[in-house]
Amino acid sequence: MKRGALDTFFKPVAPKKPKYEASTQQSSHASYPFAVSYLPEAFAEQLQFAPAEEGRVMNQERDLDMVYYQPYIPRSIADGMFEFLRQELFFYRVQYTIKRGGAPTAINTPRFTTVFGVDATSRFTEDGGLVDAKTGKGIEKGRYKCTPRPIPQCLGLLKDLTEGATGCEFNFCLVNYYADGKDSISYHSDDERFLGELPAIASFTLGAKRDFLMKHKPIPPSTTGESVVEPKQIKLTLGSGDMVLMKGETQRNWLHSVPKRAGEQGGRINITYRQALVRGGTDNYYTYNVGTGGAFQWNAREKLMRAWSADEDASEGVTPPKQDK
DNA sequence: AACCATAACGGGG
DNA sequence: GCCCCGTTATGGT
Repeated sequence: MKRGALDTFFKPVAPKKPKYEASTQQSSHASYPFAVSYLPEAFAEQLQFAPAEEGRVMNQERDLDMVYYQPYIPRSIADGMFEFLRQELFFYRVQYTIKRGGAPTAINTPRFTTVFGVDATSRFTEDGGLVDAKTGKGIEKGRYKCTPRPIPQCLGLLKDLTEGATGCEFNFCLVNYYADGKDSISYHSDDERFLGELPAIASFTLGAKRDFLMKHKPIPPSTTGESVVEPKQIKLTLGSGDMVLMKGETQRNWLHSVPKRAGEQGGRINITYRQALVRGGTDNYYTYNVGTGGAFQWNAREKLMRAWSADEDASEGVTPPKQDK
């Protein structure tokens, strides 16, 4: 056998080049299960070129008012940002019960979620405290049933840039992780009262492409007896770095979904920025995007989301102390 | 907003 | 052009 072959066999595999250069700074808060790294500087630099493409106005159908950026985040960094966020954020698999045909039914939300932000009646101070938006004084305990979480630097940077480019204002960031084609979200509108009448929502895709379906809500029969033309269903295949800005009448009149898909699909992260106007929005979002269960974190070795435990986190990369007899 | 049963679709042979 | 069957769409709960 050749000498080189043995060397190849025994030499430990070269450590994989990291997909991103981790920052030394972190966003911390008492409400976080663990600190979240700042966005790597290389990504932050490239984000200054966003939007990478001019937005395409989509208003060809009735009540449709959106802009499609293909992409918004430069393709050169979109997959890297996907890897970064999947690794550095904590996620939840929310469970709750609904009444189905009178009987309580368990719902396991078919995706991982996490949420940051607080509605417009409050704001975070520099040190992470919550104060009333008007008076600047500490909020009464009891204003929220949940514990609102400030938006970490890595997601706040993209929020600020998007606000600047679109002229919209956001105070919430929802993140969804679709692990594979079985993870999905069924048809719904983001038309909750606490978002106001004509909400603007910026929705980013990172990682695997997924179909994004839109259909008009049922149109009530016209009182004059004229026939109405149903708007066409729309299918967008959202790729890594793409962004759709939904605004105006869109949420009031259209439903959207990311349906289950057969076959092998990689993971996809969806980030949405939106503005909640009143307190009810804050508790609602934390109920359905954080829930009451524990956090999950991406395990790169096993390639899956794993239940996070404070103990294991503390001993990460550290040899456990020997026990004396 | 999800599950599930069932219908409709559509590419391969 | 038709059948097969996996995938996708739809409607009731």
